[in-house]
Amino acid sequence: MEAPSSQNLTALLKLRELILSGDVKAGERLSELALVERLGVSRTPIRTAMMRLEQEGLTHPIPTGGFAVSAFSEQDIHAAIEIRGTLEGLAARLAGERRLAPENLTALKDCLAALDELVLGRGVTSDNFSHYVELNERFHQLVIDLAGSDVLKRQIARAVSLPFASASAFVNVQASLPETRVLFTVAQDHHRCIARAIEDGEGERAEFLMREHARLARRNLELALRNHLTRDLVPGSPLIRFKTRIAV
Amino acid sequence: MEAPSSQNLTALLKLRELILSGDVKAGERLSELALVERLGVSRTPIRTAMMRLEQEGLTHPIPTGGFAVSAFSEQDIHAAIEIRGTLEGLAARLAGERRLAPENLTALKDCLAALDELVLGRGVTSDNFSHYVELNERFHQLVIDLAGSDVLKRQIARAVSLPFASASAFVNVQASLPETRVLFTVAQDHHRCIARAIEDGEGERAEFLMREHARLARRNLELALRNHLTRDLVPGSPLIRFKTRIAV
DNA sequence: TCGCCAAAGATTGTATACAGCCTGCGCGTC
DNA sequence: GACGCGCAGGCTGTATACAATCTTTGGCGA
Repeated sequence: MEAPSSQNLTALLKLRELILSGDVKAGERLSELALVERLGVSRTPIRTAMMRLEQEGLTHPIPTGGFAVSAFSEQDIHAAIEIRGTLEGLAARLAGERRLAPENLTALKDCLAALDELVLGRGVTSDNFSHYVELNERFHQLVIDLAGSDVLKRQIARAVSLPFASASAFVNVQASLPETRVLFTVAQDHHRCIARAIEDGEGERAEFLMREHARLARRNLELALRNHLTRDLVPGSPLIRFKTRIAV
Repeated sequence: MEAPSSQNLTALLKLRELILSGDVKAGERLSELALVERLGVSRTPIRTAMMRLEQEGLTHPIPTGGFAVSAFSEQDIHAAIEIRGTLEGLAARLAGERRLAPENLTALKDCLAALDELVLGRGVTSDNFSHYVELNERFHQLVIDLAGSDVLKRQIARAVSLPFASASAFVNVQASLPETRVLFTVAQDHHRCIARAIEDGEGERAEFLMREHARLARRNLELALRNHLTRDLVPGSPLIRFKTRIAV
């Protein structure tokens, strides 16, 4: 890890990594003094990082003061995916309703073409995997940008800050399981139709497609959790409490 | 203002008030040292408050360090309203899809009945105005709770933290302008149909209605901004930059 | 033996000191 | 007269000291 420019950033990155890796367990209280030793920065940046992570949803304040690591159920992840689909769907609709000039769509079309070349060519392999993730993220970001609203952009940024909510959260699962590899083709067709709908001013169609597109993540999630070997591929899996306990 | 329990809360409430009242102008940099005198607390709680308000969207970090007060366009407010409608629509749909037991709906029905009595009776006047706001907020909150997802609840809480995004943001406008007073009746019919749709498991209908319900706020907003006398009724109006400058 | 109370330890909330950086003003030189 | 450099002032980032509160443990009494 390269040394970040500020102590604030150091604390944020290290603490987030500590939580996502499961080094501190879900539900555990975060002691400021203990973290001073582990992170190598003073309490002030640590407090800042805790508040930032509260914003991301990874931590939550506890009544007696301080913060604890949050835990998530499978239902929580479903909700997070549905929220992303809904908000990105709104972005797609707004983009479609703006009747954008052709020159505003070139970046989206270029991105689409690059994805086409990758998916329809050799398919997604371990070689070009990270490239696919990059292009996929860019496509989603371009749609959000085309909506032309910073308020919406911020809201979506918050929604996808949960590790299992981002557009590429389950792409690794998708690439690992044979039964889901076909979803790359389906997802790419979604991309194609969404771009076309935005171009043609079909806002509602773009919205519907983007929602359905997000639900691919849900299918990946369910398959991944059903198989104990692929559970660990789910981002932030240490934060997920599986239903092993007896119902109360 | 009663003395809050902690300095953190004092700073948050006072700073928010300072911004919403327009005491510090939109775009202005927030100097920590200057606020120490004005708020009567030390820099630490002030920094905390600035970060909290960044989360709410009222402030934003600036490249050279520190925070500045954010400004909003009319389009930003449109987006904020649309986001609320979309997310509350999602909540209404999820509530409808859960096939809730009758006893889970009694609170919603009670709230609906109370609203009916108020709106269909004497109508909303300056006497019962705050009571209407309270009931309206409660209705929306109950729908959100019925969705049964804390993740969604948090997301909506963030979306409505902007002063002009909450469900009751434009109720005062609605009560002031004669041409919009009829909207109380329309809004209440929305409430009625949404509750019915949730009860009957018509998730999609509930979602559509909730979206349309939020768009009443947009109509109120446009009327309020068109009339210089009612502009000040818009919550957070000091943060709104009107299009008086020449287009760049 | 169990329960309650008290004291000590630890932990967070708050204030403030210190250092590094950016900004702006003034002076000098071209 | 204008442009550039340097110094000073103030600002935020960071660390840490102090105080108040909560928790826990140990001892005493019923």
